[in-house]
Amino acid sequence: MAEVNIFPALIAHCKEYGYIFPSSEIYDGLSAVYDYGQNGAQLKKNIRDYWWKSMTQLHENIVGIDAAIFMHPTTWKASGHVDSFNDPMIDNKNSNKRYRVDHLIETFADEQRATGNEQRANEIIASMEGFLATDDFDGLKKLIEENSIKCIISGTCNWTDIRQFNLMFSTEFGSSAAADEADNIVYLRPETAQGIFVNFLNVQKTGRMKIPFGIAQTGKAFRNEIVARQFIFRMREFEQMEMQFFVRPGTEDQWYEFWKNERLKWHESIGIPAEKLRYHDHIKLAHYAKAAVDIEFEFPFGWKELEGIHSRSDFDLKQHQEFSKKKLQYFDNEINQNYVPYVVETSVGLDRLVLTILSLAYAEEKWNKEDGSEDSRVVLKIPAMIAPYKLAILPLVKKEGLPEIAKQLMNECKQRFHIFYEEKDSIGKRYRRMDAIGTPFCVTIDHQTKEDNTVTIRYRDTMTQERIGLADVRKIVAEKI
RNA sequence: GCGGCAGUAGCUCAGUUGGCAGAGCAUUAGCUUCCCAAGCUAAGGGUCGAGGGUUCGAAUCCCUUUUGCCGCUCCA
Repeated sequence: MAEVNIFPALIAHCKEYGYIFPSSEIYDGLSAVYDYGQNGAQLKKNIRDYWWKSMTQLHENIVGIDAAIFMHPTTWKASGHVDSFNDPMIDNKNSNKRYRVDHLIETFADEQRATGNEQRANEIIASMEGFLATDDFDGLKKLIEENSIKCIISGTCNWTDIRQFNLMFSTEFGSSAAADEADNIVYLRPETAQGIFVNFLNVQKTGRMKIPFGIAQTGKAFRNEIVARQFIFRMREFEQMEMQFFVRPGTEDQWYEFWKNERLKWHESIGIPAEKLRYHDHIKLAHYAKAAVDIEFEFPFGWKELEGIHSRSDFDLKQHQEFSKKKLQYFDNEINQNYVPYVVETSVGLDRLVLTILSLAYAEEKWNKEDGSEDSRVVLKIPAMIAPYKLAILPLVKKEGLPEIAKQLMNECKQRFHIFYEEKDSIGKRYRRMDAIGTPFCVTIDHQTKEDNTVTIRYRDTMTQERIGLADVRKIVAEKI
């Protein structure tokens, strides 16, 4: 791998050309939060639209919804998010190993038992449970220190303070004074999936949906990551594009395989080369999963998850059924049975997809000009289908009637696609600017246009140009996107 | 979270022993006319990441903090 890592250059390029900025940068930014600029927002929207269309418009048994970010707090008890991720943790400063506090103390108590100190072990466990019940972290730490509980790896008692890592952001709901009461706490959703599960019945009934069917959704989710890094790869606020596919129990494996294939093909259809994609099966499964696979992409910093496909069984609907006391079932006429459907989930990170497209598109090119001198450019070879601007219209000079023709062409085309108009600076300089933001086509109006109504179209990826009719511009560009 | 490195104009950077904050490119306005950037003229742009300290005086020395990158660690 002698390849130079282009990642830092890509990050700088994204900022310089209006793709991605650090959030609230004038105040020094906010860790792992980013804003999309004028070009990034358009690229992201184009990818989202393409996904939405592929999922809903092209599948008659999949519909799309848009659930709220706020959800009833019980949602997260049912989903397992509240209980599973509230454990107090402690780090050993020498080994940097992190432990769940209760596991650490229990292990120590077991050792005591093994050496005959039954009574001491019981005392320790009793005090631990007391502290845990009251969230007394100081007491827990004191307990660890008093018993000289050591890290297995480093063998030291050099511990950090005890911290609770809750991956969910919480906030107060409503404006009442009793903001600290547990009843008023709501979470920003850590995943969009639950918004689909809680609407399962609403959609199935109002849409008269027949199994198998899917519900798709795009939207923001929030996770208070302990370490969030690698540019927009892992952010605290991010956007998911998810589809939950509800199937008859017993058919989940075949649908899991179906969506596994389908989603890989989709990534290839958006312009990701097959050799940059691979499956990665989960060995350690999440609490809800029956089977899980990641579609990974080879980012500049290595193979990382782009999309997850999970066979979630009936876990989620059953949980919500239990907590809500509402039947979340489906009557299947074909087999005359009532059941809780099984779920196959496809969940892709939109921001990761943006990063994927940008890291594939970014290229620094060098070549020799005819006179032998060196020339270079930085280009974003974003697939035309999702590029922020499709076409630049450039009058060769800004007088002699050329801008007028150019503006007329722009008016003809702007209903159809996003156009960049520019009359300043030399034509070469304008081509370079369009390369840098990834505009796939440039049309130049010159003096010949006035004589024979033809223009030059210049292609971003090859830098070649050809002469086409002024009247054909709209049709030709539309065909290529 | 731990460790290493870094932050000066939009970008790339210079800034001597602690002594008036600079250059090139970019931007804006004009000129030039040129189908693959870097011709001419002028202008705008800075709390030197932030806060505190030492000092007659701090971009420069000290402390704290924040943000980013890299390596560990974590990631239902």
